[in-house]
Amino acid sequence: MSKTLSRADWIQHATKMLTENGYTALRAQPLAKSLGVSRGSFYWHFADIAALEAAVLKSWSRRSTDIVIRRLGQEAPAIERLASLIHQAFESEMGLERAIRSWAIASPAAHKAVSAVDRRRLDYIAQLLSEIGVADAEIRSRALMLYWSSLGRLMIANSALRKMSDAEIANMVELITARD
Amino acid sequence: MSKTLSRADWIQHATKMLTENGYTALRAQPLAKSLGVSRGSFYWHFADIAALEAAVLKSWSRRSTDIVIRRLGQEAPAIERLASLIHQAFESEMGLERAIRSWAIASPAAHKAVSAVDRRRLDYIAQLLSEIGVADAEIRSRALMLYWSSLGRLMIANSALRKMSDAEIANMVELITARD
DNA sequence: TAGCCTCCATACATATGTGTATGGTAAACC
DNA sequence: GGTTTACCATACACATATGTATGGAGGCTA
Repeated sequence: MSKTLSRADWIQHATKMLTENGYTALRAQPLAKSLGVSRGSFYWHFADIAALEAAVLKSWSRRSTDIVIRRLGQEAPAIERLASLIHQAFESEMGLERAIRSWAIASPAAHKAVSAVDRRRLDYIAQLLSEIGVADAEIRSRALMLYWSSLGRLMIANSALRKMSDAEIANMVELITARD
Repeated sequence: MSKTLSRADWIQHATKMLTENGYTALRAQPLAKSLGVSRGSFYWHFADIAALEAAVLKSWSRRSTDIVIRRLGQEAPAIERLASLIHQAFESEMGLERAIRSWAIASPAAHKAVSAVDRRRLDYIAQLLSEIGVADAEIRSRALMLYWSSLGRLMIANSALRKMSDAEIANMVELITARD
């Protein structure tokens, strides 16, 4: 624990509060209070609240595309990478993504960031399906359905409707990756 | 145009503002201003803001389950009702639902309402699949996938990834309703 | 026409947020 | 050891929200 706060500390804490309490938590006064400092610290690290918001979005954008995709590796067969991706999407909770997507409804900046992430992820899924050998005419609709499903599961309110067994997930992978 | 505002007028306008600007628009001062009246009107119709929120949620809950389901009719074959439901879900914009689902991330009251709606809709989808003749063991996973997809499409930020052609929708109906 | 009821305006007390200006403290630097 | 630099507190001016208390205009009612 360092004695003073860094800009990264502020971003990390803001992200945590965003995850737990939604985007209305991204305000200088409450954040400073929960960090045990005054707003003087906030306004030293950030010009205004929009700057903090931009920093949080930038941080999330990086972690939710490049790094996730890189973690899958390039060596594994495409079908294994897709299965891993589906597993990752359908098993994790992803509270931060939920909060940011909720935020994107009301904030143009958040909407823009999420939109770019959507684009990048879908392109990657389509690329995997192509490598697997799914017919070109079917790639888009299957990629959309897979990605929509993962988002819908993420955003569903009733948590009982969020659970899917391993067998059901396997079934879904089968369906999405079927060739003829 | 009546001279004075009714409680229903307030609920309707609050719903419109919620749709257009997200749940942070549900506040007495901005709503009164956009209605051209003072907050005195608001506090005559509602005890507090929580009362307005509850009224908006109740109004949405009714319109988004009972009425939608009733509109599909009971006479049509189940497979036609499902196709109609899918079409409805995948073609409409549903800005209000998007805003309310965003709201549910931060508000326990909204979360509860949305959760109940989720439950009711999924039960209805499962019932339709059962009537169609889908095997019991497959009903839950297919109903989940269909409902997740509709939600994901609803909540996706990139509008280019929200479009699906009639042929693709037909393909999806086929997939979901396949027997064996 | 007198009175009541509905709907709304105004004013008050209070809370909580923003951004800026200014000063203080502790560590790093030279 | 004095000066700079990084980080933070405090105070100010302002904006915007809530909820309540009170009064007023206009239509219904008796």
